Amino acid sequence: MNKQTNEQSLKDTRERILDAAEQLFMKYGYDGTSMRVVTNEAGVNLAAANYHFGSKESLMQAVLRRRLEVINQERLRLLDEAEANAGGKPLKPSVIIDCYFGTLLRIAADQKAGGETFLRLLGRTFTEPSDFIRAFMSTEYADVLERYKQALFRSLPDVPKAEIVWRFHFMLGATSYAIAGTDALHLVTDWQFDEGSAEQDKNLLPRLMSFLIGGLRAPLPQFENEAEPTAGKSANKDAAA
Amino acid sequence: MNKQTNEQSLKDTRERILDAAEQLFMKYGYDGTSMRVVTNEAGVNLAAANYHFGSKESLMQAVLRRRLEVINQERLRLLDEAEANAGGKPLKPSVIIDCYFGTLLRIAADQKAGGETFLRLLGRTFTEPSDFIRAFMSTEYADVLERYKQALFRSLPDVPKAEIVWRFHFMLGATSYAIAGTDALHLVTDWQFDEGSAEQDKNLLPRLMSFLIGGLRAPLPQFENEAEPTAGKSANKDAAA
DNA sequence: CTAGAATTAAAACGAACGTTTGAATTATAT
DNA sequence: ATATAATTCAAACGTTCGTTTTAATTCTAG
Repeated sequence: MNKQTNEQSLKDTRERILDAAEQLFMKYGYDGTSMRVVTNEAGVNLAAANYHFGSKESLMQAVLRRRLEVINQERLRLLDEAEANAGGKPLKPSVIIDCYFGTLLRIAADQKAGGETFLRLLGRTFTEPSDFIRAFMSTEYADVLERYKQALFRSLPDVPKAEIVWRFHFMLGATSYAIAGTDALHLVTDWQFDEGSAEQDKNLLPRLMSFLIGGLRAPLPQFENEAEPTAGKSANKDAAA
Repeated sequence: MNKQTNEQSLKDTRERILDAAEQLFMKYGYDGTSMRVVTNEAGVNLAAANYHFGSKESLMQAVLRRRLEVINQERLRLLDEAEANAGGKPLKPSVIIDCYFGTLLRIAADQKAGGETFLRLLGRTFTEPSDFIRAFMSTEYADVLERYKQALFRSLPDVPKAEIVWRFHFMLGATSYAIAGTDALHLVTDWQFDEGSAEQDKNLLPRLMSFLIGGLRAPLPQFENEAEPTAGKSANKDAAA
């Protein structure tokens, strides 16, 4: 066998494990997936998983990191580009939202293999019970989230920062659900799409984007306990403007 | 011991198991929680769980059913009441949303024990990997979801039903996240609330409600592939009106 | 070609899992 | 009080889990 075959078979083992793990973690969750079914699905020996990744936890992190790196790099690149084009002026909220959530959905649509699978895995990852997963996500997302938060703060200077953070959180939730579950959608509708699942994915981004921006720019809430001068209404106007 | 003690100790075993299971399922998920830690936490014998509930799956269903029954009954009651007061006219979207999502958060805030815990468990349940859990939720929610869908259809006659269903799905996601994770929120902010967690819960409902209604009534998306006559803009106006 | 490193393979490790068993205990009712 | 049912208990069932071990095999380099 030539040199290429050697390198390829080495890379194949790692990547076959990653691909199988990605699919199975998506379908059955971290706790619901055993190393044995991963290696069986990948067609490799059981010990190969621990040899290449060290542990099940590290395998999960490798699965997540492989895709998150390109997604978050693209997110930072697009935000840099948008801010450069804006020339010092604050970005429109819709542009920021599109850079963040649009990148996620577009990359998932582009990647032929594993893209949609990873998208659904990612949706579940935020609510995974295991501490180490959430801790990993937290560090993996730290810088890109900080950049986007600051961009939103500049974009909506009259909206309290706490409100922006909450609404960003709500947007994450809506997006996670949107991508995590065609299954979860069946809770809401039993009617089947005429155009098939391809239609769903193609129209999901504009649908979701409209919803997110509508939520982000909604009038500010009125809290029961707070005094309510007329200034409150002007804050509403700023947020909705 | 008197008769009350007997009945009480019987009920205590079942309810102590339910309470412990609720907490542990919330913290560690279904697969991450063993019958042994449940019964240890409840202070009962291991076999008592299988004696009273038959299996781990049935225990999970009992945990969910105990709270969902009162929440969904209240949801139907409030919708009946609102529709009776409206006298045949369609309800405002904000009223429907408040009956559905507001009930959830208010009940959770009222119940002294387990309310908030169950809320966070529920948030995770929609993305649980186990098939039987999602199947159970589907049947448990079937009628109340149908009622609310029809109410929204009547409330927004000019918005395509597919759009309403999708946006209801987005709203479920945003709400799930909002309640499932203070942890997930730490992904977005590292700043601590001055008023403590009580402040979070108290203001969560108005915050979330503003976001949801803003998203529900956002302008309709424009799909790339569809022809775009001026009628498209009027549909937007209807949705935003 | 050959020594050494990298990878794969089969087998086993102890621990934890959901569930069941059968006896001991407690409550209920005549 | 006594028989019957309901519940609790300690112990064990067989299975699966993540990981490790040790030997065989394959690749790499001098």
